[in-house]
Amino acid sequence: MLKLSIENLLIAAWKQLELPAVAMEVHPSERPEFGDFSTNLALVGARVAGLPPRELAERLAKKLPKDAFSQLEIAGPGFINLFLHPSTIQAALQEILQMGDRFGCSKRLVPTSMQIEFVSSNPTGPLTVGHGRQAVLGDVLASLYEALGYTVSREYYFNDEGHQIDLLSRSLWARYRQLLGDSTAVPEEGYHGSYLIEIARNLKDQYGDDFQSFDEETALTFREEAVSRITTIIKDDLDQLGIEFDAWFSEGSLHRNGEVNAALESLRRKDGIYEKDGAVWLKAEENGGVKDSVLIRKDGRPTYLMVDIAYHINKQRRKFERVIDVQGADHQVEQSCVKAAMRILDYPEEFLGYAVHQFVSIKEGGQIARMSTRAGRFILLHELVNELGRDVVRYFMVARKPESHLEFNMDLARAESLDNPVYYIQYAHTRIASIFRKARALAIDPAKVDLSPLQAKAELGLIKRLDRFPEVVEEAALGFAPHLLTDYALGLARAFHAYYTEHRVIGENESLMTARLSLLSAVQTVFHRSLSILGMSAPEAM
RNA sequence: GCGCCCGUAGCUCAGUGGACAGAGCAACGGCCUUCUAAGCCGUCGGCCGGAGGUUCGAAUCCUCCCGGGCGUACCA
Repeated sequence: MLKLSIENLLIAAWKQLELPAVAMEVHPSERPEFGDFSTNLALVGARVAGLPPRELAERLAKKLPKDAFSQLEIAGPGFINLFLHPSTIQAALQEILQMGDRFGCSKRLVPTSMQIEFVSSNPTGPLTVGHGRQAVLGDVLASLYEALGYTVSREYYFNDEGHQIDLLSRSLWARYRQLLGDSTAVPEEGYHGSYLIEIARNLKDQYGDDFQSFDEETALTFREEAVSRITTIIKDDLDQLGIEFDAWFSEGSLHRNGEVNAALESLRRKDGIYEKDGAVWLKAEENGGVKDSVLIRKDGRPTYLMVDIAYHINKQRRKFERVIDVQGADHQVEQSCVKAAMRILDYPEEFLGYAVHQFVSIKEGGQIARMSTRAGRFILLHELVNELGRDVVRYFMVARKPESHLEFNMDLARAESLDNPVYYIQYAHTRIASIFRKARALAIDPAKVDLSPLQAKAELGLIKRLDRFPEVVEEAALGFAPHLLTDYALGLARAFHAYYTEHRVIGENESLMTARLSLLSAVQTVFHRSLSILGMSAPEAM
């Protein structure tokens, strides 16, 4: 990577001045007259050097190897603008060509074994567009870390027992009785969505009028039917988005295996709990949490938080070195409490990270729709995907930074469906594929081509853009910010389309043509990698 | 009240300490005998919510205020 090697040159020069280290930045120049890269090293280092920035820049410049840059300028308040030799940039392309599909791996991270938990919606209804954001966000984060070389397990945590599931069972039974002509009402707090009617119809067809009262046996039968049918629906919803989990983890198993009690004992041994008002509380506040919270209710039942802590202990026992939970912004208190528990248990601070995202609202006919699974008011994820397609939905779900509220404008999504960034990016890939179809007979080996004919500004610019890809992947992963990748892909598409219009490939003299084919091969690789991480298709033709 | 997030072009949003603030869409004007026009080129459009402060330098950091969202459960 060009940036890395420039940083190293600057650090080496800085060391020769025998000054304490400072945090500097090297970034691609925003304007051509500022060269290829710029650094603020002389600006941030002026204080420790006790020199005016421009004078420090002069001294630094003398310490840099003479042949490293074609030109070096000190500009403005003390920026050092660096101009690269075309051969340096061409060498970066050579490196990309040699990496091929492995391009994007991190050079400075030490990849480990990681788990990403997301969606984790209880099996009480189909996924809504709100879950969709989390589903895509989690899946793309996982792919980003995989691209960096991590081993990632995608996990879905679900609860198939307890109060909400009882309500679900009772709601289903009410729908069943309604089909048989009764006026049994769905509980006020129950689940009102129409999907339960479908499931009830099946039960009616299978059992007729066998379940007349909601006794224990009925409750169990209806619960199992509801959970298994809805779990299938959820898996189908995810499948439609191209998301597959490595593990489905049952909350109930934590109770059955005694892990909840064991977790409580671990906290007790670390002096992390106390009793008050007949309940057991977590000492969250003194461990960085928002506020102390109940772990064991006065009736002896553990709270969701208690079980959640047990779950995280379980994750740690499974030897994941790093765990990321993708969650909505409404779990802030819960998150801080779990983190507090991790501190009490002396887990490393970086063990658990929360990727928090804000909510999705749907704007349709000028109206903003708020969603509630229980009330049966929501737009279903699969409706959205049916209408717009997997690629479009996935793109829009991660194209915003997670901490921004996502307004999904249905009217706009439909109207723009033929003119949106998704096709713009895919079309770039298609155009390259088309050139390669025409050039197939030439059968070049991109890794052995002489790249020196690549001298045009647009070509060197494209290479510099490609060269940034690993850095973008790394930033997007570490910052839980997949939108950096959609932004990058869009920018690369723009640069490519402009290049495509201005320059030709087929028909140029052989050395130029093969050099350009090599460049396009690298561009195609990066589009392919980007789209693959985003879980979008890279069409050969459109 | 308190905590977290958001407020940037007509709309949806990037940019979170650096040199004249960016993109997509919308609007307007050009470009198809040559590798796919789902494209390209150009124009229009902004006191970066407001007021103070820190800094050589602030959309970015700090304080206060205004507006919107989400929390603030012995719910999950």
